[in-house]
Amino acid sequence: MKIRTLHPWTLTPKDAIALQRRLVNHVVTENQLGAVRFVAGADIATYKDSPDGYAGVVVMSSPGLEIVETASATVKLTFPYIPGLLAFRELPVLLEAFAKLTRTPDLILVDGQGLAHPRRFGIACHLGLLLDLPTIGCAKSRLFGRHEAPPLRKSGVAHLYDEDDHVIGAAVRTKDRTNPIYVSIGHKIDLPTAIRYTLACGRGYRVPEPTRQAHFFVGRLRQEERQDTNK
DNA sequence: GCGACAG
DNA sequence: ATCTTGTCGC
Repeated sequence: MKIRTLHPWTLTPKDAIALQRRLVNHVVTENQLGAVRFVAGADIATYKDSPDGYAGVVVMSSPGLEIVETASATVKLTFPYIPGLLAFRELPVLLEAFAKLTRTPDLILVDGQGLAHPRRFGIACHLGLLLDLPTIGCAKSRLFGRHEAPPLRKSGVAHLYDEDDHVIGAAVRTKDRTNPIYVSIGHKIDLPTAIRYTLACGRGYRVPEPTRQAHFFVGRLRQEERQDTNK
């Protein structure tokens, strides 16, 4: 699929924050999700003492959740991990992987926050904007916002609120007695729909299947690429 | 100044 | 995220 570069990636943290404040105004929070035939999951893997980043995208059928396509890319990561600026570290590689896809996903689950972000512009919003596709932020831990403990049962939900008591996402229990995952709007979707699809993409594990498969995929990729380095 | 802090 | 073995619980 074709990717459009709307801005440079070589920025200082200060400029990156300024860019987020500008781009956040373009995020669409109304639901524009149509029929979902293909759901994608994306993730990256790294080595502790290497600048290499291994990105992977896994496209699955919906609602069957069978893998129909994968794409990957390897690149030197330049931007460090800074809470709130994850997109500037991961998106450059992730976009290269997306560019190689044959199919255009109808929905993308991103490993990280969407609206539940200090500037309401997490990596899920950023990716959605650049690809102009519906995205959902599905993080394994909290970055921003407060919430009560969601009911312990599967599908238990507790809204996430910002300092002004505005709902910015939800802590969702995807499995009985396991820690919740943090779901928030990325782009072109609303929260109820985002929660519904996150649960629909579940296969009995805490992490939704597209993201889970993407995680396995980049793990294998990392292992294989390392062999090439040693040759 | 102190604590929090996606991956 | 990554580095790592065993281990407690459903």
